[in-house]
This record gives sequence, C-alpha cells and structure tokens, in this order.
Amino acid sequence: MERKVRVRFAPSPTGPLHMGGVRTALYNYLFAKKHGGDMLLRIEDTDQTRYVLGAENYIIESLAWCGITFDEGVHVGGPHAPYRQSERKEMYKQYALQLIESGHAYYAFDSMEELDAMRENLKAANVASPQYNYITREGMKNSLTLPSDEVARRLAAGDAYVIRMKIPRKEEVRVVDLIRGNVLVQTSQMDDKVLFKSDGMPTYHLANVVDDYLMKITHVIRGEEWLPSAPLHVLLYRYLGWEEVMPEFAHLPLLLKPDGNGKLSKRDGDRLGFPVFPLQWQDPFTEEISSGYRENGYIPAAFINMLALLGWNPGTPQEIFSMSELIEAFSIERISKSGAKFDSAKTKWFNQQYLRQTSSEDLAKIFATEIQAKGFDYPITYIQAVCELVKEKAQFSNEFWSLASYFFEEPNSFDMDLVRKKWKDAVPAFMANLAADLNSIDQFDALSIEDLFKVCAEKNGISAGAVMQIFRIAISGQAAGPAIFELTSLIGKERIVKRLNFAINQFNTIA
RNA sequence: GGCCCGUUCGUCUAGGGGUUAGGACAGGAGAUUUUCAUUCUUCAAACAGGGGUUCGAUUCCCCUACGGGCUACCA
Repeated sequence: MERKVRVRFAPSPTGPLHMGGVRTALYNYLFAKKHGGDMLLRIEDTDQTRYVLGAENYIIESLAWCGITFDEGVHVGGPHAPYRQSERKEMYKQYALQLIESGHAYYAFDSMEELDAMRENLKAANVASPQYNYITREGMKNSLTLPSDEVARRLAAGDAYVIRMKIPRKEEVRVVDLIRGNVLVQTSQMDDKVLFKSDGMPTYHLANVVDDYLMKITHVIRGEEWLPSAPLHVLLYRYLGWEEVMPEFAHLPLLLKPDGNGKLSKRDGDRLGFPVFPLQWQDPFTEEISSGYRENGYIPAAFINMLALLGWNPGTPQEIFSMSELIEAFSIERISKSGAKFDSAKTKWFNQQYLRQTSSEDLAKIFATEIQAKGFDYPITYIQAVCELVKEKAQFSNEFWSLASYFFEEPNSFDMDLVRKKWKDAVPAFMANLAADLNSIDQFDALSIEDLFKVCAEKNGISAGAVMQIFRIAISGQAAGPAIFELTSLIGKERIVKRLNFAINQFNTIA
C-alpha cells in the first residue's frame, strides 16, 4: 500500500534558524506539497542545556514569513501532538527498554571521568578512533560486564546510567539515500551511541527514530551532517521492528561560506555583509544583533527563490519561480550532491527581479507606511507615482527613501563641489530665467516643461544638456535620479519654483 | 588521525562516451538613456591530476590531491 507522503522539519531551538535550515524546511515543504502530502514541524528540544528562549517562536515566525506552512506541528497542533520532544519525554524510555530486552542495548554506568580516561588511554595507545564500541565496552561499567545483581542494585539505588546501543561487531549496514544512492558502512566503525541520557531524556537518535515512526514519516530530508549517523538510525528501525515502514532518506548538501572554507555560519553574515538569518535576531544573553533578510528589505519570495536554486535546479533555464511553480517543478533527483557556496550578489539580483515584478500600487502601500512614519502626509496616488519613477533604480524596497526623499521633503543640502564646477558663465542667469518661466506656465506636464527648458536654454545661449544636471541638483539635491522632467512635473509647479529660488540663493553664496 | 560524502567558468549550475562544453550572477568593452539605474550587443572565463576501460573520455572504473561532514550523556 502506498503511504501518504509525510515529511517533517525538526529543528532544535538552540538559536535562530539560519538560511541553511530554511532551505531544508523549504525542500521538505516542496516535496510534501508536490506529492499532496503533509508537512510537520517538530521541535527537538531534548538538550535542555542548549535551549534558547525565543528560538522556537523565531523559527515559526521565520518560516511563516517565507511562506512555508505546516499541516501539523507545535504551533498548529495535529493528531500526533505533542510535537515538542520535551513534552513527549515519557514515551521514549519504553523503546530503549525494549531494545535492552531484545539484546540490542544495555545500561552503562560510566562517569564522565571514566569515559574521558578511556578515550585518553586509547589515544595514548594510538588507536585510530577511540570510541565506546564492541571492544572497549568490555572494559567499562555496564550491564554487559557487571554481574546482573549489581546492575539491579545500581538501578534500584538510583545510580546514574545511560542506555547505549549495542552495535554488532561485524556487519555491513546499507543506507539508501535518494540523493547519493547506496552508502555502505561497517558496524565495526560505529560506536555504541547513547540512546537515553542520564537526565531521563532521549538523545537525538532515539527520539528522532521513535517520533518519525510514531508520526508516520515517509521521507526524512535533512542536512548532510546527519549522513554519518544514518546507519545507526537504520539499525534502530531494524531492532525496533519498524524496518518495513522506515522512511526514505535524502541528505542535503550543505551551504558553504562564500569565501574560505567550511559551512556557512552565524558569524559569516555580518563579517561579509549579508544576513544569514531570515529575520533579525537578538541573542538573549549577549544582546548581540544578527541581521535578517526581512529587515534588509528582501522580498520573502525572492529569498525563497534564491534558496530553492542553491543546490537544486529544474533542468530548464527558468530561474524565477513562484512557490507554486517550485512545488510543480521540484524533485529530489535534481538536488545536487555537492555543497554550494552562498552568493549574496545573486541573492540581490533575485530581489531586484521581484521588486520589478511588484506593481507600483503594491510598492506604494509598503512605502506609504514609511512615509507616514516620518511624519509626512501625501496621497497614495502621489506615492504610487513616485514608486513608478524610482522602482527601476532600486534593488530593495528599503532603498526607496534614500532614492526618493526629495519627493517628500525639500532638499536643503547640495553637492557643492559639483555646483562649483557648473555654476558659472550664463548658468546663474539661465536658472533665474527658468524659475520665472516655469512659474508663468499653466501646463506643468513633462513635455511642456521640457519644451520650455530647451527654449529657455537657447535664449541664454546655453545647450540644454549643459544645464540639465545643475537643474537636477537644484530641485532634488541629488546628481542622479529618474527622468528629470517627469520628476519636475510630479513635484509640481509651486514647489519646483520655490526650490529653484532657494537653490539659486544657495549657489550664489558659494560661487 | 579514522570513517563517510563530494569535485564542470570567480560563484550557482546544465550536459553527458564523439558538443564550438550551454545558461545565470558577478566582471570587462560598447550602444541606448544629454544623469544614474534599466535595456541591448559583446568579450573573457571551467570539465582537479594521474592511471586504466574504449576506436574515442569531461562523461565509466581505480588511485592521488583537494574540499566538506562526522568522530559528545549536542542536535
């Protein structure tokens, strides 16, 4: 029987979710939706020592901003609730005990010091990989080496213990990975991983397998850092008697630093000048702030589009994808095997593409709140017209103010070096004439202004081109901007004439 | 160190036993826009190395190098 596709995104609330995590969530989401399946959000908070307050909310909020939705999870509930592992604590122990029962796990009573000493000894003896395994467990304090009455006594006395997996000595474990094919590992290379900790919590390995089984997960799509422990998980399914319904695995290549080596990390963002997190995050302990894509003016769909193409491609030249197009085109087979260096320049390009696609009407709505926040009151139609003019010049919506502030407030500072260069000969006279001429016309549309401008220049024996830039500076304060006569028309006759006269005064004082 | 995974332009990638090895970003040059941005044209840029297999390998196999991950009572 074909099972309904069910995938999960299962982060640990140890800090903000970085873009690599978002991509993992995205691929899970795309896969689920492509196959009409379910997407769950499970919080893996089995390590209380690393729990960070606010991280869970951050994760939920980030994914919502990205447009990744869930069918079940901590925030939306569902038939397999609770979805927070700390709240499922009581469920795990029975499975660990079941494994002891069947001879696939055992109690271990070793202290941290004893474990350290064991590893030190092995290192000193030049053992290639010092680990708690089929050889070393013979020399440690566990239910395999201790007499059964002592084990019973220790357990009854409440001695601290962990439950370890008993990895067979000489077997080959095969992991079938949807991206990499067969991965073979010898059990002799594996160690007796702790499944159940002395604090009563399961480790990732146990909790993960138990929950995926209980929640009927069909596909585990996760980062490549989990590939080395996948054989352990396969063994766990086998020994728990769940191999028939074991999920299929897909281990995603990692996101790498744009420069140098290694996987993309928290530090890289602010070091290299781009966000690594979807949303801004303030560390609750250090109060250190890490920037976010949202706060940097990125459109979530652009961010998602970029992420989707980092490690996956549709096999066609298409690069711009809406979420539904991504769902349509997505397939695990087309995920690449090697890690991808993150490219912030391309991310900006994606945002620019999306910004262009956004209507001036929608941009105006966003921009209007910024305008209002600054205390200005302009009709939305005016703001929309400004957006129309400025849109092509921006890469981010948060650049609008610096690009367009002069549409809303009068310029009061000018690039005087430039003015000095241009403010000579017939120019001052021309500007004075222009101000008067502009003031005298009724038709203040771009074409009429342009005609008037040219005629005025000719009257003063100057080429129109020669005075275009000083005119722009006079009315906008900036040396570059949108089509000059349209801009003039939009700002309106009264304000333009006023600005011109103000600028002429200013320019005269420095000339 | 050990184990596992990987390696096509600077970056993301397509391709696949015989190709002028394609696209995009970034970069260079030019044109348009009497500004900037846009747009257009154009240039430069890659199969890690060595062995096989083969009539022929960038493509398949092996080795080396390099890169990455893992190696906790963290996930």
